[in-house]
Amino acid sequence: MFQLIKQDKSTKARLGRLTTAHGAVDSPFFMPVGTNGAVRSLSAENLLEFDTQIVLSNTYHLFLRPGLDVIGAAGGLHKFMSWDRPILTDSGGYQVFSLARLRKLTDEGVEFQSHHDGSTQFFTPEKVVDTQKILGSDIMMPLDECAPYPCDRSQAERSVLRTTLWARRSKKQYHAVLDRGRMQYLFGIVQGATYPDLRERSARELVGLDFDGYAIGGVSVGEPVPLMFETLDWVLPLLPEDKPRYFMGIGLPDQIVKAVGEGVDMFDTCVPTRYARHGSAFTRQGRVVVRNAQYIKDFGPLDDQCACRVCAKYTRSYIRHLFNSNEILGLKLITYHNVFFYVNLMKEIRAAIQGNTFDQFQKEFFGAYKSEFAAGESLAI
RNA sequence: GGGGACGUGGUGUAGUCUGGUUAACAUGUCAGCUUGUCAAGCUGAAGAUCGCGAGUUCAAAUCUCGUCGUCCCCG
Repeated sequence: MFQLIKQDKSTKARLGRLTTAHGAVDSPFFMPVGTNGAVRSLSAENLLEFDTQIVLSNTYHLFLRPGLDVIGAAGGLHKFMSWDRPILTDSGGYQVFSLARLRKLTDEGVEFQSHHDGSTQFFTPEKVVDTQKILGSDIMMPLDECAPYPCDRSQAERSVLRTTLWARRSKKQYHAVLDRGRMQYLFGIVQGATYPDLRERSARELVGLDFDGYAIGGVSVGEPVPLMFETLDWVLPLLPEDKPRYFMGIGLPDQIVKAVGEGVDMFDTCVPTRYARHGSAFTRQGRVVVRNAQYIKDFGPLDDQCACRVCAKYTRSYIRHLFNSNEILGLKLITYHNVFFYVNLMKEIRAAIQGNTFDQFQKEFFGAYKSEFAAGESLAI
């Protein structure tokens, strides 16, 4: 269950605790993305070193490889990946939208071609719930239809209708197959593209179905950042206060700090890991592209305010060299730092909310952090 | 001493025979992109007076002569 521990007085930030079969998670929290059952280049021990509370994995990818027979035989995803803390699995709705070659999307489900071998696959809401039951994830996400950007109104409306239909079927299947006494949560995913009334409709319909938490999906699909935040204004007021809110796929560090202040509890994004592999480290001053030539002889740490193991030991110069030489250690070191940065940022956010200083925390953060957006898209409040 | 092959961005090559726009490709370098994952991707930029000199020609990386350099073979 989710327990709302504290509501910040000067912002809409919330402090909470989500209790799962694999332990409790303090919110607001960030879930490092481990699509294939691994946060790229990091071991479970690495993640525990800085007290990562929960990771995200992916139904679609794991279903295709290694397959349910393997993970089932392993005793579930936790055992398979040697991770005994909570796991949220995404449904694959986003992958059908972004990755697989779509062949047919109907109310029944989605037929698509595997991006591995081209084989034809068919996903239904029921099958996605069944799959996640076998994976044993602590939080399951239902199959949804992620609308693109831009998206005309009729298409956005269709995706809302279908997402609600699928949510209802997911919920039904969930109750039909759920083991007694085994705690697995099922969330609803709000769609509606950039149409306020469709977002509102989606939120109301899903709340009516009573999920364990609510995600705002169909965001960060190419829309301007201010529009992405407007979606929160439309949706969050309609969600029950005693359920966690999950901003799917978000975001850059300053976006997370802002969204927490709007009342979001959960985040995930591949940004810290992917940006790391492409040579970028996050710091409290903003993003540092360590790969760049200006760091050739920079013998300071990635982030001089960081307490991580990498910053204690390795220099920008060395990491740049590793990166430049295509040494896998370079990716690993930046990834470690970046995930630490995100996890630690959330820890500081929670401490600030706890200490009634979150509004001050936001001001200081935005004051120091060089935003990646144009002036017109400033996140400062 | 004689004979032969080759000199084109940092590196490796294509183009030369059959002269014709701003000399191409790979890699490297430099930078940008990245938001419910695409490590080994995507986009862009810089970088060569085609070893040097002369000649032929409307026009030379390309043909001719000379010269320098590297490598190979023979003595």
